Amino acid sequence: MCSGQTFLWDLHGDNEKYYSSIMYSVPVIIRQLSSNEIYITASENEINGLPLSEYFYHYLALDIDTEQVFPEKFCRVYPEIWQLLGEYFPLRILRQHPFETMISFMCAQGIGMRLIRNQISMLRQTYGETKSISFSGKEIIVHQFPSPERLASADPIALSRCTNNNRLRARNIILAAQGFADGRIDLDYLSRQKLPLSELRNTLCRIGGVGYKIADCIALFGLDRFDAFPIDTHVKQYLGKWFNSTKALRSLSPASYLDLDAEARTFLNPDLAGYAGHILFHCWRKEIKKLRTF
DNA sequence: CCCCAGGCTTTTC
DNA sequence: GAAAAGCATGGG
Repeated sequence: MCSGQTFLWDLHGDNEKYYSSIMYSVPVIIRQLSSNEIYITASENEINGLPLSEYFYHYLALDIDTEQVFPEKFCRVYPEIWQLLGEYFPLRILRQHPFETMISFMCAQGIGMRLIRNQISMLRQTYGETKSISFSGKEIIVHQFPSPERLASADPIALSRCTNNNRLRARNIILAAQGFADGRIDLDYLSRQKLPLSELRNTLCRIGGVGYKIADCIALFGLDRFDAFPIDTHVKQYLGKWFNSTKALRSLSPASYLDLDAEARTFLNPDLAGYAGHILFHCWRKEIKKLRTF
């Protein structure tokens, strides 16, 4: 919940599973009570100016019926995939904070998800404010995601310790944070513009360390754009194996990225291609690649 | 030792 | 222009 971009509802609702995080400076604990109930504890009545129920309805994207994400004929055209997707429909894409989303995905380049989460966790612990949450009679310490101002003033060498020792990544994160802090990069404004996807993507790509894939991730997870369809190594693989895309056999380049993006929209609902793609992504990772990380 | 992981930047043809 | 090398580390 802290650094992941998804939340898979536990269909069995078996245990004391809970997540703690800080959202817009408010410490929060989300606990799943059953297969269709969650319990939310927060230290404030409002988050980002919204009542808790309203905030989390939006945060968990409960306005999206995930079974309606795919085109109606998808289940007939791809029955074997539809079968596999069965238990992945409770998957929620979270509408996360734009800055946190941007920095998090800038850490996700050609390395494993565990390493990516380690980086984000170190960023929180090194540069984020700590807060405590009272839960079941005990205090839980949670590290807030660092502010743009804090990262903007960080030392590149020191910060690179949080970015897998990659100094170029550390420098790009600091520059992006500076842009955010002084207003040159205004993702909230960009989101309100409701630009065509290609235009939004090109704008995001002006940020150093952000290419097509990460731009699409920022749009999908942080800018309320469920039409954005990030293509990473896993997506490329399932496009080839599941949808017989010959374009997916080529290595990913800017040109082939755009080709694959256009092709995917022919069998996915273009307005929700990213949401559908994310369900496919996790199904592919777990069912086919047997990866456990979620 | 190899290749692969939620890729992007720089260099080289 | 497009392709290849460099970045960095952990795991199979």
